[in-house]
Amino acid sequence: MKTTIGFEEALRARNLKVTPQRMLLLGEVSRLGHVGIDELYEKVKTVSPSVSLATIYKNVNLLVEEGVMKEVPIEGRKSVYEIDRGDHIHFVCRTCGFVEDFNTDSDELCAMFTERYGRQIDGFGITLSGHCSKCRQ
Amino acid sequence: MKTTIGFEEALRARNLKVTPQRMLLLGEVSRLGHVGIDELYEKVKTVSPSVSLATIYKNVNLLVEEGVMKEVPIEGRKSVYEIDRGDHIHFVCRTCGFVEDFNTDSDELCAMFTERYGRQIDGFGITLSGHCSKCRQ
DNA sequence: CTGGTTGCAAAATTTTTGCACTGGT
DNA sequence: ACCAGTGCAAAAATTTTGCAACCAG
Repeated sequence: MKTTIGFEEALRARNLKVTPQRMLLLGEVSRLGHVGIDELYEKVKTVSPSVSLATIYKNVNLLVEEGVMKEVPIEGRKSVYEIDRGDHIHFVCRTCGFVEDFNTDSDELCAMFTERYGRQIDGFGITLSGHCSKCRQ
Repeated sequence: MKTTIGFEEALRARNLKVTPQRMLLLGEVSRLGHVGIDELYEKVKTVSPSVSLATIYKNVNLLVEEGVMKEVPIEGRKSVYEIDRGDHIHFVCRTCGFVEDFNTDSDELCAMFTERYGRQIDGFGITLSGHCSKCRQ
């Protein structure tokens, strides 16, 4: 589990200032796992009501560009965001939209796809779908 | 290659009327392969300038719901749309965003993922990334 | 101090909607 | 002739931007 200290380091390493808004935002994304802009804004506001939506947008865009967070685009829904911890793919529940991480080995998968399609593959986004335990029954 | 007749049948099979706007829209999506809303609107307008953006939106949403077209969400870009021909995954050029189809066997891949992760997988979205021939050099 | 960051409000962009009219069946 | 589909304009929703004040380093 990534700690709050880890985020401070990540910010400093990129010459970004460690502000309360950023730490709160990163903490919520980390805690929730995957979260859309609206939900993130709501959660952040419950802790610190003065934080503005503009700050959420500015920071999400910035942190995605800087590689601290990652956008997870989903068919038929709005994108959600996560802390970039690398090497995993996503499982989305067809019914409720809940997103889970599945561990994977990126290099292995890239190699597999590169061989299978005869083209150099250096990245991928994989979103599997099915039903989560709650919606399965 | 899918013909214009194929689209008429697809529409009639769903009790949707065969209008010039729809045929033009489907024709452009088919011809271009993968296209965003804006580009689609521009292309359609060059052929038939009276078509409205609202009609583009209404039809794209409708045709995606009806399974005639498919949304292809892409990290860091806006979604593009394609004719739903099933059984393929996407390759997106990191540099120019060009989207290519790679043929695949959906059932085989679902089975592979189901086994690998121990969860029933009944669909997936896979977007590989690398560089297209033009941007590679 | 000082430049990056924030909050607010306004602006820009994107998407949806209401409604009268048109046109496919 | 009926009603889905269209175009237009307005509205709603989403995202970006400008700027003065603020605060982390």
